[in-house]
Amino acid sequence: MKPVVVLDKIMETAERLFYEQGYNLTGINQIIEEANISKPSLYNHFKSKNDLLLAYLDQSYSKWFEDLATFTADMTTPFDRLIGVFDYRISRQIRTNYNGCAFVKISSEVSHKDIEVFERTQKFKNAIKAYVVDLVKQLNRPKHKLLTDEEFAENVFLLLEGGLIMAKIIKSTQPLEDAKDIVRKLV
Amino acid sequence: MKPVVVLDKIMETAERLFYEQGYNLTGINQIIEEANISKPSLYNHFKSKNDLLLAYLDQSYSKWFEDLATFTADMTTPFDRLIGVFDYRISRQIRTNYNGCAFVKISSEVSHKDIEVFERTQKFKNAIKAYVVDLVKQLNRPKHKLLTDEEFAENVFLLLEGGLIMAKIIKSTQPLEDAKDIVRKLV
DNA sequence: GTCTATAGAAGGATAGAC
DNA sequence: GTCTATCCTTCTATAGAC
Repeated sequence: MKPVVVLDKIMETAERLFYEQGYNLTGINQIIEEANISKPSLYNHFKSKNDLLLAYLDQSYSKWFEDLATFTADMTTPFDRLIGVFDYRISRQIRTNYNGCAFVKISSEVSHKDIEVFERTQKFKNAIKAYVVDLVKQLNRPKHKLLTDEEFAENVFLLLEGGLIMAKIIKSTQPLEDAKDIVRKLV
Repeated sequence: MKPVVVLDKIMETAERLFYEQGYNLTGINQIIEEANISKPSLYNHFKSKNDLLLAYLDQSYSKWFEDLATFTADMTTPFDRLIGVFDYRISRQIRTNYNGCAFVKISSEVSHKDIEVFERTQKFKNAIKAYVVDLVKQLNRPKHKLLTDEEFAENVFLLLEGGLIMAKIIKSTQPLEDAKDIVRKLV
């Protein structure tokens, strides 16, 4: 069981440091020190620092949707679940002291030619958008609205992304709260 | 005149490399090499790499609004100028191969405790939002609309930010084009 | 104010013992 | 599979000559 524990310690520490400090500002030396393991132990599980980064992103993807499911478990109507995504992000930003989206952060840290990172970021954002599109369909909005379902869903999604970025920048939930109010009025 | 030329070479090279490669992935050595100057020359103008970063951000702020003014010089109505901001961002993203916002990039690269960087990012985003708010006021929108002027302006601004982030991630102008269509329908 | 040369620290990654 | 010890590169920054 010890190898599993070592791997868990690596992943826990890498997740925390990569997200809080950033990928490039986190050295291998700090990871092994805070995880209380040796350097060759890390390279036994991951062939490079970049390999560890990809594992971190894959884990972040899974945990994000798992935590969303837990957060919105009590919400029954499509509308409540749509607003729930905003509240989910608000709760996360408060907890992480407005550190923003892990995938956006990494995408700003690596070369734009790093295809593996961008594919994972695209997959993550596409999944969030698909989640929003699906909820909007279930809303059964009247046909006479200014925006079609597709346009409304796109607006909601971009409010989620723009609101998150601005929450990080001004260190406040206000942009996400404003976004939520706009969604309530436009639905 | 030679000192000025040296300073210009530093700023040009730093701007290009910081934006294209990222701040942390750009070393002092690469900057002086591509600027064709020596290391002490750089440290004569800037006391540290972080000092150069702040000068880069201040220059980016000025140039962004100067270029916006040029880009929208022919646009007369408030509505055209509002849509013009989207087209301005679209043109910039095409030109930079979808590298996103320079301030958002840097904010993801430095510690969240780097107050000087975050203050400049806040100032930049606040100025864009103020620009949008001002244009929306000039629109003279009917009072019976779903969204107040304040809410509509916030929606437009968050569409600009969300659209830009997504344009960078999926390497396409589509999110910004979609955002523009939504603005046209909601105005 | 610009240069050559170098200091001193930290980066990622590996050899070889156990 | 984990460890100690070490390799080589790159990093930011500076000393001292001109």
